Amino acid sequence: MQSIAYSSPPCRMASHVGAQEMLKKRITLKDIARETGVHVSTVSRALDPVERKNITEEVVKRIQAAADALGYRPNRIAAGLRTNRTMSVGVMIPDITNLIFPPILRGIESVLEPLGYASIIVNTDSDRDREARLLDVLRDRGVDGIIHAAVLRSDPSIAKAAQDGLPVVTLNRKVEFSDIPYVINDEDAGICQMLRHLRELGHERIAHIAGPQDLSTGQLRLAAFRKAADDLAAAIDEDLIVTATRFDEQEGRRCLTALVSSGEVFTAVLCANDRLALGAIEALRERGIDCPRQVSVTGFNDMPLLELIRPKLTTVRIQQHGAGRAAANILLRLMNADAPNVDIETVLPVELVVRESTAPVVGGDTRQSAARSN
Amino acid sequence: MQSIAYSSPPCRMASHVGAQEMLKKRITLKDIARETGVHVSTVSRALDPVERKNITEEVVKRIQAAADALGYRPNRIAAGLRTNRTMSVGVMIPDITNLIFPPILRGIESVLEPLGYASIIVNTDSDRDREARLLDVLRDRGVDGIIHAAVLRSDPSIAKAAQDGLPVVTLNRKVEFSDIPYVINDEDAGICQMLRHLRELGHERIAHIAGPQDLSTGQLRLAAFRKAADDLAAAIDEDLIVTATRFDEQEGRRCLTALVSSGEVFTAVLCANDRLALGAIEALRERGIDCPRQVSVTGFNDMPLLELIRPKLTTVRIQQHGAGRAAANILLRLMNADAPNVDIETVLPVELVVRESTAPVVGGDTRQSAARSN
DNA sequence: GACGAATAAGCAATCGATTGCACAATCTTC
DNA sequence: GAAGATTGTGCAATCGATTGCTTATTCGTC
Repeated sequence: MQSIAYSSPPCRMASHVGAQEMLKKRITLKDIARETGVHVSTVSRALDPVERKNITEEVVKRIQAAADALGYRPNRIAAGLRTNRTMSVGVMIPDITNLIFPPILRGIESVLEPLGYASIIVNTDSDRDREARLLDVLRDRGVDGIIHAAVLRSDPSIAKAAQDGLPVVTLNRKVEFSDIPYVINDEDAGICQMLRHLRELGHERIAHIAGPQDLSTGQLRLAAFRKAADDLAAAIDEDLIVTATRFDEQEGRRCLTALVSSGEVFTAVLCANDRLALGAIEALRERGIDCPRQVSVTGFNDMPLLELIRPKLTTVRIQQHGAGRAAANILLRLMNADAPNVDIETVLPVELVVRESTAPVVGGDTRQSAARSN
Repeated sequence: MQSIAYSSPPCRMASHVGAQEMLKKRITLKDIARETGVHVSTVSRALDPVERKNITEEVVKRIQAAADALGYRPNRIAAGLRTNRTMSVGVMIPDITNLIFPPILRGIESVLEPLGYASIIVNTDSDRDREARLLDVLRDRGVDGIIHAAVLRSDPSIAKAAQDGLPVVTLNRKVEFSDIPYVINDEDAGICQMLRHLRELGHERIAHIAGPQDLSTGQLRLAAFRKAADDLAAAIDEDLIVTATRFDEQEGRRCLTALVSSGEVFTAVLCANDRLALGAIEALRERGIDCPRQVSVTGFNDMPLLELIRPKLTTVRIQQHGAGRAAANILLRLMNADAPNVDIETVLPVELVVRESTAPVVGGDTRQSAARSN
């Protein structure tokens, strides 16, 4: 079924011959040693900024010159075998097509890449078996550490890896009952600020579309919602809490629909992330309910491109790039083991972003609610 | 300025001690050999599906059992050093946060990962120096091949790599005057279908916001626009062609603004990609010009999430996942050198997606055009 | 039952860089 | 000017797996 058009004339064929024989042989330390008449160990030392100081400056210069002339490039594979450090890290995420991950990856890269680390990125698709398999793949490749942005609350495979001494940091989520350092956002503060915002707009009956409870974000945000309601002395109607099974638009629609058909009255929906919120807004629209005029909806994450979608979503901005950077920095400390101890917990501050999807309750009259207008 | 809250009690510190000493020593072939009383070379062969047939079945079974029992995992670094194949490929893209790349990466992964390849992804930021540097990084790491989705039309560094025998495929773009196989979309057909669509809606004066001319997509699409206009016997007003310097919303706005202030009359804008189109629509809106009622705007690529943005953009859908797959398959052929020759060119079919950003010309009266209404 | 072929397993070199240790040359210091 | 300290370089083992070659064993055949 895959229709591929080949429109090249026959004369334009790739002339790549069997790669291996064609591959120009690499310049090695041995070549430089031969060229300069010293031993390869001397060459190795001369080229190592740390060891260099033990070598006569003149020799270093000669070796450096020869290396440049020959176009020497160190073979990291060989070095890695000897030193057991590959200068690469594994990054596990659920799915790169999820908008919040690319900025995180750039954040990670921004600290690791300048130091010479390469990242091997894998998508777990939130599948336990796949995750375990990919973790093995990463370990086989000898990564020096792992940043894991896809852990489940209980995650034996990564816990075991950490136990074995592999440096691991988790991002956005955390593994319960473990020593694994993690970087998360201040879910409590975000949810609390958002709830306060809605209350200030006059909303009394606020629904919550919670995220999956097997992910720490989903669980933390629900707990935060309960706690915030308590702090703000707002009553919580348990019937106004619906739990999604995934963090996506489709589940947002489903949950909103469930809320509406429950017959409960509500004037605002606080969603556990942006995608749930977008789905909820769509579902509202399909029912002829206007957001924000009739029902306010809020998200969480402030994912990219939100500005382009109407109504512009009121949400909680988390530090995406910053989270990546923070996780990378912690991983560095773990890998270099220079700092004997690393804080288990890093909580990044969040920020309320008020846009167009929230509005004051109309006349404070909750009878204009979603459930009624349906 | 980076405010990080550390809220962990002092007792909860990571107990990761210096990673290296703690790291459980790996099980190696030698361990299995000792355990089973055979030579390591025999173990190696027994574990290699190809060589296995040269070993007594009983011995294979014993070795296999010991390997499983000890939890043996092959060290790819060591193997890579010997075989000069790392089972990893480099993937170069301009920027992972650009929405069209994640699906491409998943496409690549979908064919490479099951075969045991890992991908090292790097972002060039379309910077020549950075690109050259990252290319070296990839080569240092001994990648078996490279998929390059960020080449410039003239790109000496990657050309040299290919010359040296490194398998390379370019994606979305192509390097001119080279033997490097490439996978592109059928830009010609896409632009032509889109232009026909606009003409069928009655549009006569159609502007084009062209992409950067140093990228093959920008250049090909502009050429395709000219050619399509010719084929459709549509007049082209060169003043209605504006060239963007980057493929982003900001440039889309700038170009649209330039068009409007040129005083030229137009009823439709065919943009070289979605992001330019989104920017153009925004700029129109700011001027109080309605899309599609007053001016139709079209995109190219059909990037993810377009469905969520109003008006829903009429665009040309390119195969993102499919392009990744195609490039990966070509790279495989190159790397294995089993097929002596590989087609230089692969053109993937595209598809017109008509949504809401295009509409018939109102009464065919071009005086309702953008320039006038401003 | 003997000889050549086929099969199974071991031996050892190799990939390229790193690094502890040995040795040689130079420099202190009294 | 000799003993000891210091410094610069070479030697060789090492990381773990792969693989060409050799050796040992079994088999088949006449």
